[in-house]
Amino acid sequence: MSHMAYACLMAVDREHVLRSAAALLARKSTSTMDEVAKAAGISRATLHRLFAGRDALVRALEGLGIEECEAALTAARLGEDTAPEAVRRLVRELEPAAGLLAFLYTENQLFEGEQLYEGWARIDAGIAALFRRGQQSGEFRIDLTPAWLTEALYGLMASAAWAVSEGRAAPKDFTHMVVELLLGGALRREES
Amino acid sequence: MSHMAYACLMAVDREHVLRSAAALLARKSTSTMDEVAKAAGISRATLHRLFAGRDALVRALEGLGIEECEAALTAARLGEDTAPEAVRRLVRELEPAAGLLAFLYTENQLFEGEQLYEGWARIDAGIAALFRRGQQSGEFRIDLTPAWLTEALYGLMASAAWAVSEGRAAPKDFTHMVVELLLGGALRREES
DNA sequence: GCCATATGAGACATTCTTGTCTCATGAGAA
DNA sequence: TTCTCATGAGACAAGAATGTCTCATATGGC
Repeated sequence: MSHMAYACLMAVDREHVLRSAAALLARKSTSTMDEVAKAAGISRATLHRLFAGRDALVRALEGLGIEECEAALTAARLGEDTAPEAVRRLVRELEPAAGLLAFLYTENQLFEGEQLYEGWARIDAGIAALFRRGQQSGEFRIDLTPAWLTEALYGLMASAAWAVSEGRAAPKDFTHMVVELLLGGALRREES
Repeated sequence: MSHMAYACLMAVDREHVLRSAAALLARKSTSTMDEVAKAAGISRATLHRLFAGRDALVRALEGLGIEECEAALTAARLGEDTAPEAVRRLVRELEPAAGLLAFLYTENQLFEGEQLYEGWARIDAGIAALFRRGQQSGEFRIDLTPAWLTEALYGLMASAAWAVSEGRAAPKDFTHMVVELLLGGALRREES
């Protein structure tokens, strides 16, 4: 087996294991390394060969979350169209990563060692900039700070991901639930 | 020391310890029994005398959360006034318990043994009924289910509690942030 | 067929947390 | 003062999860 083939195989496996771990930990954040391994269909030994330890695994998951968020930000083209439309695209792009995001969002111990803090800061800044743009254009209200709107976006996505995984909501409604509540709120609009 | 005095002292201590534990676990949900004890200013031995074990402590916290929620539901008089006003009162009454709620909300393992499920079900039903009332009166939009609005209320309160405890938002803005986003959303209203 | 190597199975020590125990101490009641 | 009892300090064992190790196996390239 050549070096290239070896590297490629490893990358594929790491990716697959990471996805499985994300799906499992999103449901049960206290899952054991053994459970993570079984969920990925590999042995605990191999899991430890791929990730030095639990910390490394969580860190890798955080890295994956950052990657997916940045990809979503890019794909959503937050600078184009009206701000509400951009928010809708953002949520739609973020939806596949919602479970992972929910896990990372509640894993408050992540910020003890703040290596990857920059990554999240850039993402937060990008989302907050979108809300700020909407405020400056007069589309969004100005009595709620961009920071809080960003936080609320995370919180609603986590709640929606949780509701879907618990069967309390249909997966197809995810984007609608989050976007409509985040943008329009519960109040009925006057037909204008 | 008489039996009455004994019972009274114990009750007070349990309450205080429970509050401390709630405050600590809201910030770091993996805190050790030793850390919980130190945070409450007692020894681990006494903590174990008050609560049989970690499970019992978490169960007691869940019981406290249910109590506070029910008290808040009662105090908020959800059946009176307009639905939006009732929501505002509800959030205001719920605010002191927000940290505890955030902890319980993310402690998904609670529902493995579903002893206290009834308590939460009653609370959820009460809140959902409020949203349903608002929908029937035409104040709330009907394309978002009462169940999702309830879920979103929890999620936003958790996000806000988290943002406040991290210093990303001012405590005094808590109710405003939650209520305004939940009811009105990010979109600017047309002045009518 | 032969060899390299990634994998799985499992043993093992280590660490952390928990739960239980004992004992000395100090505060409060009689 | 004296007694009672809750408390704190600490030792101890049990259990779980982790990290590391070895070895047998099987898969894939030569």
